[in-house]
Amino acid sequence: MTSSNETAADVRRTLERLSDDCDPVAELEERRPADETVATQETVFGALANDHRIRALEALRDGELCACELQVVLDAPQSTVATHLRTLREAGLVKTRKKGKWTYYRIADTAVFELLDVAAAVETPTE
Amino acid sequence: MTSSNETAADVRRTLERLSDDCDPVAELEERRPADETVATQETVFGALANDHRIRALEALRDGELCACELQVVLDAPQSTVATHLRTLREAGLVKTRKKGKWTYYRIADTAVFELLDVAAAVETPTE
DNA sequence: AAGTCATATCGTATTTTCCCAATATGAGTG
DNA sequence: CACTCATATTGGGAAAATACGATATGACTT
Repeated sequence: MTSSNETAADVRRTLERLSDDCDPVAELEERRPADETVATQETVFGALANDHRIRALEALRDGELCACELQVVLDAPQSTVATHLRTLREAGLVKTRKKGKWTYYRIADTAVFELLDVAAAVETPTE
Repeated sequence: MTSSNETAADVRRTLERLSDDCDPVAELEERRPADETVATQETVFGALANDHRIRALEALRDGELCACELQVVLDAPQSTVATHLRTLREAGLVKTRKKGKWTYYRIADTAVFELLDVAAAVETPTE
């Protein structure tokens, strides 16, 4: 039997036993971000982590479009597109404006462009 | 029977019928990004769209850590942590260095910090 | 008020991701 | 070379995300 799947708490105890001088675990704990911040980041990245939603945002670079137009861009059924747009809105990435029967979508924050551009420039390993 | 779930191709035909002057659908098609770019973005955002992986990256802000230390930070079983770290590496967000039995992880590109910071600043709707 | 149109939501089947015990690998050590 | 230690991979069940037809909503039109 190995100890390969010990919990983090076990590892922590081991590290504490082995440390001679100051406590290295305390340092690691300092590196932990606030839960609320992580939740926001997770929501935002989750909303961005989809083919259709990325394409929708890219289409909105030049200005607002109604759901009907986005349906053409994404080339997907109406209910599918509507669901994706809701995800984007709930993440705070797009805002909507209603005019009669139409709902116009626009980018909520230029931060979205920054996120899209920076991600596009990341060098993903070729494998 | 309504036409509510018509395909994008149907919508396109409707739009084409209704357009008097120049073709608006052609404009929409111009807004489409390259498949390869979208794939990269999707991979990067997918890797970022997880609680544990965000925390791992935040912990690496101050410098490299070995997998064992990241296990303490994430407070999760060894195999779980190893899997998350692989996801980050395959997305090009972290790089590794081996020294004896240890594997040290570090941020691959400062773009990662930019992504984390910009995402953290997005105003997610309170609901 | 009946009909049509644009959009939103619901229900559910399918797909993907996540978790983690078990196991494998591979480097150091006695 | 047997053993330990750090890490990686695998397998498969649980949980979450996605797709999309059916249906609901709400605005305009006649």
